Amino acid sequence: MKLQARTPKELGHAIRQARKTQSLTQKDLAIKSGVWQETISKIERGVVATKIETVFDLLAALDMELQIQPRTKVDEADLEEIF
Amino acid sequence: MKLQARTPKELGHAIRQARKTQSLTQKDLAIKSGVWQETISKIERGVVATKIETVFDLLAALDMELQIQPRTKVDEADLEEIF
DNA sequence: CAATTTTATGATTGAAAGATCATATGAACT
DNA sequence: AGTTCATATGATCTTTCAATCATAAAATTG
Repeated sequence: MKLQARTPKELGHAIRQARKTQSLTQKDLAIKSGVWQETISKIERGVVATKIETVFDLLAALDMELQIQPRTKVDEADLEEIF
Repeated sequence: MKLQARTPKELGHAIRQARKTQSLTQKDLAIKSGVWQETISKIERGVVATKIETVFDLLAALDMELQIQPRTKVDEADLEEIF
């Protein structure tokens, strides 16, 4: 599973998707990552521009990592809001 | 160019590398991204855990983007500090 | 090596994130 | 429908980041 992110909102969606793929609740992830469930809720919805450390905490708990790469062409379908 | 990052320090290195590849000074990047040169300096050295928005601003100015993916196996060489 | 450019550091200030708790809304199941 | 589990919201407080300016140190170049 590979997910692009260019905005806090997209990042939130990606994190949520990764979490769901692993059948974890926000509470589960909160315990694994040390990040509060309330905070996870906000991050997943993109209502806060979180600190990168928090992102790393979440990704580590999800066994994921960040990769930085050249911008890829944007697919038409991706321009529409997913949620 | 694809660069992994699991910590603020690694992320900083990745950003610095991307910047240098494009022959930009911190000042150049500051102007393009709207992020202060002093802040870029700190981020590249990993001395601050920046906000994700700032990272997105920098990456956008560098025409790069984030990808979230499953953790890859760690290469021995990558365990040593680069700087 | 002197001058210029680039990067780092240090201090202050205002804004914002995360912890924390309490509660509300929503979903899923019996 | 009522209960339980999951997610969202709202408020307060502490901590921390980015802007800002000034300057120092390091690197580059003439």
